[in-house]
Amino acid sequence: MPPGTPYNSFIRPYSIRVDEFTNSPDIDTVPTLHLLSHTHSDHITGLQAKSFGYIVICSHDAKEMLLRHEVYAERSLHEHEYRAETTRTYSHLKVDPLVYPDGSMYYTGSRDLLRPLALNTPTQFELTNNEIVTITLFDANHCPGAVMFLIEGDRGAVLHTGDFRAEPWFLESITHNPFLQPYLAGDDSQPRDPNSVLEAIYLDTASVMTSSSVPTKANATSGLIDLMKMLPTTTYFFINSWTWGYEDVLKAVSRAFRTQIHLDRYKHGIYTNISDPVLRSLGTRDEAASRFHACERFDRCDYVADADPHPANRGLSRMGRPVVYVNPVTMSAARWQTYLQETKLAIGRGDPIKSLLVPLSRHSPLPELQAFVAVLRPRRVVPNTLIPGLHGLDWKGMDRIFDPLLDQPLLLEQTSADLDLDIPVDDAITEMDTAIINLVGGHDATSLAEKWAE
DNA sequence: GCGATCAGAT
DNA sequence: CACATCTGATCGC
Repeated sequence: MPPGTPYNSFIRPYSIRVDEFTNSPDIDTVPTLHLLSHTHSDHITGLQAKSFGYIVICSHDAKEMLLRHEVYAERSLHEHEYRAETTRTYSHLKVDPLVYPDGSMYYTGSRDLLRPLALNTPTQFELTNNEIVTITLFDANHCPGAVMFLIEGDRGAVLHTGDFRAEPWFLESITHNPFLQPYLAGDDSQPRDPNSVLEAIYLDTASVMTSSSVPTKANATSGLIDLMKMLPTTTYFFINSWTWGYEDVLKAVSRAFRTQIHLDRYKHGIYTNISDPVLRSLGTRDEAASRFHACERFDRCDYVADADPHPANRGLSRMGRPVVYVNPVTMSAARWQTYLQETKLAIGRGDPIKSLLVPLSRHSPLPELQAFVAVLRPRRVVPNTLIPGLHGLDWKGMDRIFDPLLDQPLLLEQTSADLDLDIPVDDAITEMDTAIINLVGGHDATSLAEKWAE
């Protein structure tokens, strides 16, 4: 995780570190176990170091994606045949033994550091000094291979969400998961067993500042399909899936139009080697086989690449075909309804359509986070991400937001007096917003943070 | 010198 | 658009 992650990315009280593989800040806090939630680049810092030599626990799909990881520059060199073999950034994490012609193996230097676990399968690990923890992986609804971690041991149970999207169906699945059911808050009719209360939830707070609800993924993709179906059947589409996590768009398009989708070599290689059977079969390498393209973003195939910039070619590909770009965005549920209405009218009028938006959020906004915490009522909530410039102000705000949803709320007062601000503050959201406004407005966040820390 | 880390822009 | 990614500057052995 980037700078600003609480506790240097450790899951207290365990010496387990998540999504950060750089050297520990001091020798006494060397992680006894490394966890990787998913392979987005801000979650794998330090793994590129050739000197990294620890076991890393992750999903099977994350292992596959990491070992096949190629940065764009390398993909580009390969595609233009300046380089026969592509350089896989993390190939040093798995080095096979050398096999001699007589079948004997030479092991020195060989290794296989990524330890994949199946989902929903509790597995025991021994930390140093004989401490045993049980680790269980759950799908996180964020991108292929992305998981949440449940860590259970003598120091209590902790749930680390990694990056996740806790939309309603996901929350429903949580409440039916046999490995998480012991930690559900239930109703207030009977007291909880203290051993069945999560010590902490390490929560994906990337979108905690989004206080309005956002469309479900199903809602976003079905609306997009409605719009796409209104356009002429001669239209070509470029789906700008610029990072892992927009696969729901590809799946919805593939299903609705009963077609494969043109993929670049790299994406195709990833999708055909991970566990989701729909993803495995949804792509084609044949660019002429489909009107729907998710090929290399900066090196699109001729069917969806811009033609020469003559006015006559406006909106056309090099093949002379009309192209519509599908761009994932974040958008409130309310704004999405308006956008759908307006865009349907525009298409009905015959307005030229250059692009369509699809509001596919890969992180939960505040209402979903509150609902998620409420069904578990842990003892603490720790944000997985903070904004470094706010010096902990956002953490303070989040404490106040989630306090009422804890097992035993501290009943933190939501006052503005100790902030020494003239702006009335009614709740923690406003306090966080205010902190940012003041930061941007040139005030000193450090002194503010000190004042607020009291 | 190079790799690792960071800041800033998209 | 986006909160992940790329780029170029800076740090450090």
